[in-house]
Amino acid sequence: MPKKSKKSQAKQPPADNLSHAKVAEAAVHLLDTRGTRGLTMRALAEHLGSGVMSLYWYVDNKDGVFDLALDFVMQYNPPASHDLDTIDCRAGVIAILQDWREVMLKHPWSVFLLPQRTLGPNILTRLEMLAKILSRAGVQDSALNTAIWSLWNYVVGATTTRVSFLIQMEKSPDPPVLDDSFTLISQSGLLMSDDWDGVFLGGLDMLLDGIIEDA
Amino acid sequence: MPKKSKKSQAKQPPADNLSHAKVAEAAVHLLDTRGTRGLTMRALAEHLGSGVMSLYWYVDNKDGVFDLALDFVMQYNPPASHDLDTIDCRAGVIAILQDWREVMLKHPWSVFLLPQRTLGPNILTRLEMLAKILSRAGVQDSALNTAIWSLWNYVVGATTTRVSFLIQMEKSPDPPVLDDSFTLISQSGLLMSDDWDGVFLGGLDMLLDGIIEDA
DNA sequence: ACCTGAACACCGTTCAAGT
DNA sequence: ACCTGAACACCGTTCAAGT
Repeated sequence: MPKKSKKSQAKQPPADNLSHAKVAEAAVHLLDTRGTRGLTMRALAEHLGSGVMSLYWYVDNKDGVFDLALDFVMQYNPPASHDLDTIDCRAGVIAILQDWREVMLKHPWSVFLLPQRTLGPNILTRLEMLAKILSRAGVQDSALNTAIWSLWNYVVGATTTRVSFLIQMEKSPDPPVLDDSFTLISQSGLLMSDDWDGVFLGGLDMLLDGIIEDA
Repeated sequence: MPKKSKKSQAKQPPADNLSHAKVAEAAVHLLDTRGTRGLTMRALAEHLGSGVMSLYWYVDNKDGVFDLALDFVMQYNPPASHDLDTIDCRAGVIAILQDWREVMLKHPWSVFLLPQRTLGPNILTRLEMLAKILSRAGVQDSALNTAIWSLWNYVVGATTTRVSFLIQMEKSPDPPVLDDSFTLISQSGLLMSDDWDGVFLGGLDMLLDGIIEDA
């Protein structure tokens, strides 16, 4: 029989109560497994075993769900501050950006969402960390913002490109056939590039040269 | 009376016949004026004075509309090839990237779409152009792909950030209030940055140093 | 070859209510 | 304070037809 087997003892509070954290986690799960289009309020509610409209207690609208998911995934544990003094600036920056990039590659939807949503606390923490390392390394206050934005742009750009190639390859394994007019880039195999990690680190080195040299 | 005033002379082919170009143009118009969410198949059909399903003759599905719109906006007229010989490599690259960036800033939706769709012919033309200039300036074949992707990543990243700040400012004019824990970035006014063009050109210079120096 | 309306299986969200 | 179902005004797309 479908009824509860337990003897009724008044309203047992449902163990599956909602919370911001639960909504966030469920949203991430759906995004990871079914992509951006797979995240619907109805699917989310079903996954949580709740009514659809219950979600709206924790969130203003669907964009709120995206914000929760994004911040959930961007969780960041800054290194203890006494480590900060001993660490090399260059290595520190690279570590932050690599960790950031890895998070986004693990949750490909996040890189498309990141620039479309407001900056959550976890992202701000990462930026603050960058500021701390750079200024300790002697980057002037006047150059700090430019430096941080350059690094931000770099990670976002590089990871976006990377993810979009992953998606493209998933859809059709071989690169598109190129017209005769594209002799150079078809010769060089631009669209068949595969050393993405190398390109990432190489470009980052160039950028850091420019940033730190001025300090 | 609502009837045609002209005397019926058999089927006058409707002047508003559809075509790929017309669909593309209408889609761009809707995207520009109503944003990504404002582009629906129904709105598009209404704007064109056709039935909704007529669109599907020119396009497989809605993604096809996005592809048309993106390529339409990315139209590119490469400089005549005799100009190519006289032009400075650095100036040439900057000109291409600046034009590209301006196009995207004029159609903010395009920068979010770009990494999500397949590369249309107009974008490929821009990449081929970059390849031509760089290799003429002596960038080795082995370094060419890395150089092009670095530049690509840079424009995409920088423009994405720029556009997302424009949108944010449109929604609420003042930057978000920062917690006490974000002392450095609130001191430096990171989120109130306003010299975007300067940051763009500055970072590009650093990048080009790295690319051309090795040549 | 090109265009169409009706119908289907979805969406996000408002509302008025329940506990 | 927290949760809910019914209903509304939309979506993209399939299908079976029309010219």
